[in-house]
Amino acid sequence: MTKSSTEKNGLKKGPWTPEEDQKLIDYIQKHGHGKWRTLPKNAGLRRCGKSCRLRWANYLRPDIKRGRFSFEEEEAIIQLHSVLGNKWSTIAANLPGRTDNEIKNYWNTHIKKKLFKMGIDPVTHAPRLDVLQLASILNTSLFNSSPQFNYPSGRSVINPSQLLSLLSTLLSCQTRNNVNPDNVFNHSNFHQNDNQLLQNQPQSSQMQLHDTLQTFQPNQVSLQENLISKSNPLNMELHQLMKSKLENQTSPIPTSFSHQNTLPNLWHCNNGDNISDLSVAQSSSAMQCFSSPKFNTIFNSLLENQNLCNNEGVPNFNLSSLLSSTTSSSSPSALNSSSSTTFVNGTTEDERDTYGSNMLMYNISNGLNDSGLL
DNA sequence: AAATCTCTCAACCGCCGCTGT
DNA sequence: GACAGCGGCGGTTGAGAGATT
Repeated sequence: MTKSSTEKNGLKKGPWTPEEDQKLIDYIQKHGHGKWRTLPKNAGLRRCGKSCRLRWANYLRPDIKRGRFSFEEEEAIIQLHSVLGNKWSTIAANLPGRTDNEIKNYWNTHIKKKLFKMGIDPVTHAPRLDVLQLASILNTSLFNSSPQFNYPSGRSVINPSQLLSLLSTLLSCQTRNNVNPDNVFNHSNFHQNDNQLLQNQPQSSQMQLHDTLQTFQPNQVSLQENLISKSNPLNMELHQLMKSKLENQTSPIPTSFSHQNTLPNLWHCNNGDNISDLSVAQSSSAMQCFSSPKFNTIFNSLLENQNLCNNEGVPNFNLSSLLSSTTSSSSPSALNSSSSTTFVNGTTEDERDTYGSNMLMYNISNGLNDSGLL
């Protein structure tokens, strides 16, 4: 590194040395940090005040917590970000020992990618447009022709968020899988082009969906178990249902649910304060829907649809055609592909990666409320 | 073992808002 | 009200560590 790149106006730039750190610590311990502008001169440092302030605030402060973010911290960051946006300093104020810079870095390098892969727009915390679109089409395709599942008003009893519950599982499984995340979400590309990526949903979303479906492996489903059971007993029932589908077992169709259980947030159709009768009815009906042969057909088609790109690697996945083909035929062999599924145990470290579906539930319901879909 | 690639995070930059004059 | 100085914030960069080929 040349002198000109490290020094400007006689002020040093770049990484701090241990000696500089010690000078700064000694000075602040003695005099406090009143005037950052005059501090470096008084402390014998050839740094600008700004640099000193940042070094102290982000690294030398005695109350800084080091090490990996905990599950609770991650959860808090996502929750706070969904409310506050990129107000890193405000978020940091709610996380003792963590700096805004640290949180910002962690968000950009970990959480943002994770949310995106799960089908959540990390900027708005709403479901990504492509996922909503799929849910909507699935919903229409599944239930518009089934009057018994419709309310008198004509509204389908299974709403997009319920279908998203299924999709979130698919997406979460995908993130746990052996797929190279960079296929979906190349780090450097995302880093530089994430805004563009998010703005160009129709193009990128097809790729996302393509990758998700192409790389999904049913034997990852049980990885959800810990999370789902922790999240909610009712979710566990749904999970078991999906699992048994994949094992080609006869799914026990629940006739009723223990309504004393808290319903998943995802299925809250109101503001979340009270669980309406409608919500309860929807939840039970949704379980019936997931057990329907029609659902089986579509679900397995999604899993089986492996050839979604043409020779040039351009996705040719077309939701409408997929659904029209799946709803018009109900091949019994659809289930066979997963009949030999073996389930693996949840892992240790990577369990962290599954928590997101909790967040998905929380945020999707909000997002759908916001978008007027619920 | 070396070269290359990927990822992380400390540090910088520029802008903004607040405060004092 | 206009201006200057300062601190704080969020976006971005790039060095270096680690992973992969």
